[in-house]
Amino acid sequence: MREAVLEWFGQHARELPWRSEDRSAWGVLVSEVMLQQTPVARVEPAWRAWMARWPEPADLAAASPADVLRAWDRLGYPRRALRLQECARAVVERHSGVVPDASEDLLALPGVGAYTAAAVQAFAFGRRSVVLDTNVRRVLARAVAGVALPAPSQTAAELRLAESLVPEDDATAARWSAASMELGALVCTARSPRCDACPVAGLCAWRAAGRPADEHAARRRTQAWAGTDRQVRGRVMALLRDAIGPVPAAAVEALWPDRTQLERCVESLLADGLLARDAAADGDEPPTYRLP
DNA sequence: AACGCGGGGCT
DNA sequence: AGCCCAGCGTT
Repeated sequence: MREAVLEWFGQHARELPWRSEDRSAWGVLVSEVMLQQTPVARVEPAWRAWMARWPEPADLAAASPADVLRAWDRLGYPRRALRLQECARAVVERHSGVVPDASEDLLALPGVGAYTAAAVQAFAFGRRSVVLDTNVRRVLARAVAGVALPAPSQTAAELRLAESLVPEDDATAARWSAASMELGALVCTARSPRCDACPVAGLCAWRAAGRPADEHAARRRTQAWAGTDRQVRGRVMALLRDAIGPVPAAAVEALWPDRTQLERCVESLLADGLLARDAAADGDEPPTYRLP
């Protein structure tokens, strides 16, 4: 399986900017944070602009959060943008501006979890690690476990399986991590897998079993979008991103009819550090809002 | 372990 | 109208 996937990767790997020869470890880390739940197609232009503006951790550390949030634009989950800046500051303060390569140090950085730490080790440093993202989980679920999709949340068994498949030497292991992810992203896709183009179709347990349906389908209902706090928060952030100066409270209140929900969302954005509120000069007037 | 957290494009 | 996306931090 590894041989076939590595061979396929040699032919079909995408040329992504964070994979180029002259990439930096910081560039890889930035890409991984942006790619946390945002598709490659939308990250690519954002990453180019971001790295041109703030090429080193120290550059991002020195930026204003408002600029960072505006540059993040509509990548989604803007708390990630704040964490990425905190991460840049931590790299500067704890590691003299150099991205660390030890798991313990990477995991201690804001916004860096098990996946991102492993990905940086593999893709920035060419080190052996266990990279287990949604793509790899799906490939292993099908090829090895013989099911349509992995369980809703990652299991210990999955991690053990993934670990057992990572090649021993650093360079091959790092390449395997990229290759197995790429197979999941391009061929072994969630919706309509292209088994006819798959290098491991011949040994795929799911295909051999006749591609049985997803057994977890009933539990997989995604959270509705319309009317959720996430939609309201998104509207508030969009208004603030596009505003030139401070935004009057009335403009924020006009975004959403449900006063209780809007207030809850504004308070949560303030708590998250995504929003700032200034009292009016005349204390009886309503406050204004801006990016922090 | 479960939940909250954006936004857009595809089927 | 769902479904999915190179997850993380909190509870």
